[in-house]
Amino acid sequence: MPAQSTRELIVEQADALFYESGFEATSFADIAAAVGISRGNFYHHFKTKDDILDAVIARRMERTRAMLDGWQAEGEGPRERIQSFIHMLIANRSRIMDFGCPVGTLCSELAKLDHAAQGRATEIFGLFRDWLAEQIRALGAVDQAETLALHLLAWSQGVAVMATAFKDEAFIRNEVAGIERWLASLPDLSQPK
Amino acid sequence: MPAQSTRELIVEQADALFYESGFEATSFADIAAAVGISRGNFYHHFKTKDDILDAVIARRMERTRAMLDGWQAEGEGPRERIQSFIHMLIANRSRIMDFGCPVGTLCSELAKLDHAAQGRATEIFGLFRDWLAEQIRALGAVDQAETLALHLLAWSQGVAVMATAFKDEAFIRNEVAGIERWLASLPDLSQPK
DNA sequence: ACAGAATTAGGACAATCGTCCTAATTCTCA
DNA sequence: TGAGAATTAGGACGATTGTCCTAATTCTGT
Repeated sequence: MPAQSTRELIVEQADALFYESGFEATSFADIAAAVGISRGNFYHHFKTKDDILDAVIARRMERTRAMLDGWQAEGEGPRERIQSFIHMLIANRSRIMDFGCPVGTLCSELAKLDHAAQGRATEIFGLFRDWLAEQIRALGAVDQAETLALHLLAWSQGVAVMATAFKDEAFIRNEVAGIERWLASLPDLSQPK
Repeated sequence: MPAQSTRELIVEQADALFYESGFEATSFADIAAAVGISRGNFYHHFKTKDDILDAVIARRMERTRAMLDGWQAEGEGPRERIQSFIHMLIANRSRIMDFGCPVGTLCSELAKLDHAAQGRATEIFGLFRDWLAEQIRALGAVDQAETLALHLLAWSQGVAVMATAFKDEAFIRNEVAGIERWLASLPDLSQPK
């Protein structure tokens, strides 16, 4: 297999550090130490810190797309696919309690920094919104699809924020159960084959 | 009326800056410029930046307590009091779309910084949780009070995060309408006088 | 009015920030 | 194998960071 390029290593480590420490609090020196290269070497791969941020956001976009495509290809129905989305809260509960949601916390930080990449970060949310809306549309709720998708997204974000604040795993499980009941209560209006 | 002390001015401006730019991204110089004093003068009032953060959190605790007490004293029922809480999302929608929720974003940032004040910041959420639980208990839902309070808190946090990301006022109004329907659906099991 | 306390301004301090340059090394491929 | 490109390490750069000191000023109470 081909070895990971230095550039990919930088983006990978920066991604993790931006998530765990925040964009502003992560320095070039931190990333260099994580990758194991010298600080000066950075400039050859990325001109500015904002360039790294752009690459990190692009990476997250790609990986999010791949994840959503994966769920799409598993062959089950829209209800099961939405379940995959909800289950992220359980699967990633430990890191969520430590660092929150990677997307939500990045968007919030960039908003405060009034950063130019804010819109690009929000596009990751856009991927989830559109994918969820597609699943809900497949359930037959065509006109409400986007509204319900945003609602589900907001709910999961709220769970992430509160889980980070209170470090309460039982709360996460409680809310996930609530989301699942909500999902089950959505009527399937789609035409049977 | 007594003039505001320099110390109070510092805390007030730091509070606003921490909200609008984040704790990490706000420097002593920023606060000094906002207050209109010299940088060196800071040391007389606060030894470290963390001391300012502590004072800001204490200020937010006080003001939150005062706000909740105010709602409590307005003499209406628990349902109307919870309405006051929900209405914050509408009243502060402009600043929420710009900077998110002051409590949620601070807790998330401090979690990433692994900051010692994290627990103190979470206590502000605790004030809301306990107050909301008290209102829900007054509706007669005694055993579910804390769970429902956390759910409502999480819901509002989710709305704040998504509103900041998408800058969508219609979304806020939609979700607030949803929260109000949810509130209306809570049965009043309390004993009539 | 005056001594002592409180408050202030200005700047020094080492450390770190993001950025950028240069020279050495490694890689690529004709 | 050897020329040219790609990549690297190391450090310089000015600006800014949080922290801290000192000397001047303002305030306070008698």
